[in-house]
Amino acid sequence: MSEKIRVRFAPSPTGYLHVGGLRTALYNFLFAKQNGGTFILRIEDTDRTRYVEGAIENLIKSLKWANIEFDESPNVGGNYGPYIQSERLHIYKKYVDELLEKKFAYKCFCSEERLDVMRKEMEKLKISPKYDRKCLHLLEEEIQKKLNSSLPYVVRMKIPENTTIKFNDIIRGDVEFLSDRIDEQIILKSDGYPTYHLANVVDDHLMEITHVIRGEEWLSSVPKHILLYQYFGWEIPKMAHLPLLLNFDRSKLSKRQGDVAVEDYIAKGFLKEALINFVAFLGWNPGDEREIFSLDELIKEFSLEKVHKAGAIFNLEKLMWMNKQHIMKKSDEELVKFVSAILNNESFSFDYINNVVRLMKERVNTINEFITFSNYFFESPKFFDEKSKEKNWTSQTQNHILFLINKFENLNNFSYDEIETSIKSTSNNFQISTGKIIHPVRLALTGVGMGPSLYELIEVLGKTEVISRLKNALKILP
RNA sequence: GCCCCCAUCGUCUAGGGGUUAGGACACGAGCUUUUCAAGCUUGUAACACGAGUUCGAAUCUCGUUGGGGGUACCA
Repeated sequence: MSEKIRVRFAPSPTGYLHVGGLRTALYNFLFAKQNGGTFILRIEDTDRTRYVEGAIENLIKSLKWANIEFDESPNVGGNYGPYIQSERLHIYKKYVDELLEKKFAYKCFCSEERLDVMRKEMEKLKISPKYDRKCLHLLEEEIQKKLNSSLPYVVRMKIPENTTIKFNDIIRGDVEFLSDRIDEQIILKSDGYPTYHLANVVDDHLMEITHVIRGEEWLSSVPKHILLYQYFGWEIPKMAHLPLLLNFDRSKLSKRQGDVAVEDYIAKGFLKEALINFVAFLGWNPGDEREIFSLDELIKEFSLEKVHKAGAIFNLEKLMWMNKQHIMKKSDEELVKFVSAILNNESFSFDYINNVVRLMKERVNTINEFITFSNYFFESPKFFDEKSKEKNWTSQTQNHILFLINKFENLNNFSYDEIETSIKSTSNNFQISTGKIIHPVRLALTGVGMGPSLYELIEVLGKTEVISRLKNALKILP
């Protein structure tokens, strides 16, 4: 392969980055980086009715969060710009004229009302709705007359009759369509904007895109694109159509059934390493049994040929597990930064948060859980878990804890060994198992029945706080 | 409706003519343990169906069924 690989991620700016979009971008990125190619961002904003303010910035921000950066984009520029389609209107105009000239396209003056009626009738007759070519047969003077009275028009591409259009998809192999089923699609709208089909073909050619890697929802429009390439006499890029990401009910992944925006997962405390790793494995795997991959490892091992054909359900539980794996791999220092950022409370020192991280690292699934799961590190318990209370808090507990408080108060050095000794001597004193002390003390200190090693927990909370919490619990618990 | 794509445990998947059909998540059991995790051991669980090709089919072919996508002056 001597040619320089150029791929693009071409989202439309509809508000946020969808996790499916993240995967498409990722696969493009991995493929480019692996082959020393160029990765391009192109914004497909030819539908003015769907434009959302700030969407482009948002998109780039989410991608940047994931360490997916572009070699060419509206932001960084490049030699093939502009990278926003609404700024390329003059270019599309030129190519539409060329098609018109070559009679590969024609003007259509039909109203939307007429098209609606036509489609409904075709549906009734159970044939696939297709433009009926009314305007193809317009005479030159009729066209002029309509133009003169400034009737709005669109431009449609011509589709040859009875032709088989074949292509080879890297993931799906040979695919073929019969031209008779293909609609003479609009390529230039009456507002002067191109439709996707024209714009993506023109841009992919002009930007010298070598591989088009995108979602499977585009597969059925490929024949139109192929025809356009042929009309222009351009080389057709290689194509790879990715399997879709699915909801639990196997429909296309959508907002309704959970979070789909990358920013939702960021907000929930997922690590970029985990989201990337997870999303990469939805439809691809290295062929052996390794599962935890960094971005660099993915770049090394990814291959389009190994991409699975069937759609994949976005399984949150596995993402959770994967997130935990990546959390456990991270250094405490790095995790402290994340936790500090969301805790946003300067009364807790770096060292203190570091202790929380050290104790909770193996017990949380997300960054947010460092705070929600172990909020007792940051505030004294307001509620006491009923189950644990029933199970562990007996009529004798008050005495035990009173005894322990006294032990603690006499401690000069409030560290692990001394704490352990205090608790053990308490249980010895009352001739009971250590667990009979540990569990109620945990409940009194944290309000819950689970968590890290109690001795370490006590050490981290500190003498003053521990004694105050124990005393407070004695007031509340019977 | 029509066109296209797809089909291995509940989920993500490996396996592409001869395998005890492998792994991971989830779930169950056990070990460890002050709880929860983590870790280790282990269990339950799948080739959608029907024909054909073949000595032999999860694997190749066809059909059926099921699912998904497309069918716009949306991308």
